[in-house]
Amino acid sequence: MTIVDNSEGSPGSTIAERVFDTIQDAIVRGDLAPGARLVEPELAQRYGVSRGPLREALQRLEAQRLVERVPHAGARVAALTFERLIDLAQAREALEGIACRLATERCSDADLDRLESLLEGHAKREELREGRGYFQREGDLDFHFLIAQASGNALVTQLLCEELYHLTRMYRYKFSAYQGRSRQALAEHRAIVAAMRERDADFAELLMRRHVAASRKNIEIAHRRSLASTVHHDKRDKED
Amino acid sequence: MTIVDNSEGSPGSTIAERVFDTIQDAIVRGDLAPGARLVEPELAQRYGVSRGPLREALQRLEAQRLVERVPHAGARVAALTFERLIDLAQAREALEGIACRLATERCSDADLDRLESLLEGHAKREELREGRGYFQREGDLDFHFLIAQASGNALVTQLLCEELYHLTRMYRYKFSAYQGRSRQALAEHRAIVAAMRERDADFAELLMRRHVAASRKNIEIAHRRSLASTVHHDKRDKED
DNA sequence: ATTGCTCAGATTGTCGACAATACCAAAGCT
DNA sequence: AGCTTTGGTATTGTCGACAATCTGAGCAAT
Repeated sequence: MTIVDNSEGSPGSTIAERVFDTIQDAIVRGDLAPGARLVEPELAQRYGVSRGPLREALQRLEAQRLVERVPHAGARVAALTFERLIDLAQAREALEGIACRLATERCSDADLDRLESLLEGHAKREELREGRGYFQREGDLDFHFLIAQASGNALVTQLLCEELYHLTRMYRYKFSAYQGRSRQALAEHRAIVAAMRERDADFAELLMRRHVAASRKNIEIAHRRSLASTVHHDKRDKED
Repeated sequence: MTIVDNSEGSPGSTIAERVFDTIQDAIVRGDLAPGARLVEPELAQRYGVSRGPLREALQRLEAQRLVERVPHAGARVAALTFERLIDLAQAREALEGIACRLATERCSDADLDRLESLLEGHAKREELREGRGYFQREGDLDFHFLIAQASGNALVTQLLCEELYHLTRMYRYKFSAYQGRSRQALAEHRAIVAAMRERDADFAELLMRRHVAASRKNIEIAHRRSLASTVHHDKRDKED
């Protein structure tokens, strides 16, 4: 009986907000599996709330693309597909590119210091973990979304940090196998900050786009390999 | 007593969808003024629905950024500010740029034919109206969002066509004074399609970005001019 | 005169019950 | 046997009432 408790972690002033945070976390962590059916009375009981706030939470999750709803048919946790992952990467490429450009033009020197110290921390932990990359697990996202916030563009920030952030995290959890370029990524991050230091907005945007694109291509290659190994792979569209 | 009628215009199967469409239109057209308070019982009565579906509609409008809600304080029609308009233009620059790139790589020749015939129509109407630009009023958006749909990227399409589209329309209605480059815009549209014809994705993206950026700069210049004329302009933050 | 408090009114958030719809299984027909 | 139909059941959509919260006017105290 996992009652949604207010004891820290969900500072929302309304029940709908708290259950939204709770379910969001459950989805991202895989506690609620992709494709799983979300039955309102069941969830309402599980989290100890009424159907009203629960529906509001589901609707917000739909806006975040973590949940898919069809009228009169119900809601499911968003399915994770390769195509969608690529779509997400392409959208991020564009948005993070412009964010990086704007941040380069507008952010303070203090912001740049913060970015560099963040990368220092990453580098240290990277040395410890040796090779087997730790840091793209979560820390990597800190870098990207710090830049988004430095862009000074509230819309771009919201799109990246509120709408696409958790979706990205969700894919990270599931497709973690795809990732083995932590050292490379760190180098790219450093190059980006260097360009920002020089206030070269064009170059900073270019580097950020190439960085995100490289990550995407890495995924594409890994996916092609996995396709080649399982020549005929049965589709399992049903959930159970 | 403007009951939300189902007689065409709102094919949604649920009341929440219909009242969502209705209010969305009212906001975009300026029928509900920017900044106006949205009181739930009042709106519910006006549109002849209960507060339940109405709240759902408001929540969706919030996701579209047409409405701002704060807990326990209520909802208002989003305020139109110059800063937000610039933010929107920058986000569109990035997203439409990538959409144009992807469309160039992936769309069929038939899609290109469709784009060209759309521009033909624009050109004809442009000749008729002579100078005083008609077509950026609504037709211009058709071009942009046709390209978004041709991108083959569902996420980018959704971001542009569902989340930012109506916001863009809303600003068009209000800030229409800013626009006087219809002929120029048509020429830029043609150049974009030409680049797509040649399947030059890099160039197509570049042209699209410059096109959106030019529109943004046009707005910025007009805004600066209007600032200069009214040297001291009292802020009116209150609604009444 | 201004500041802070109290209390009423209005508005939003939440709940439980009812209505409408869709899904599924069993029966009937070709 | 396979397909269509039909009913029951489960689930979603909608409603009206109640509770929690905020806002503003009026009054009191400094």
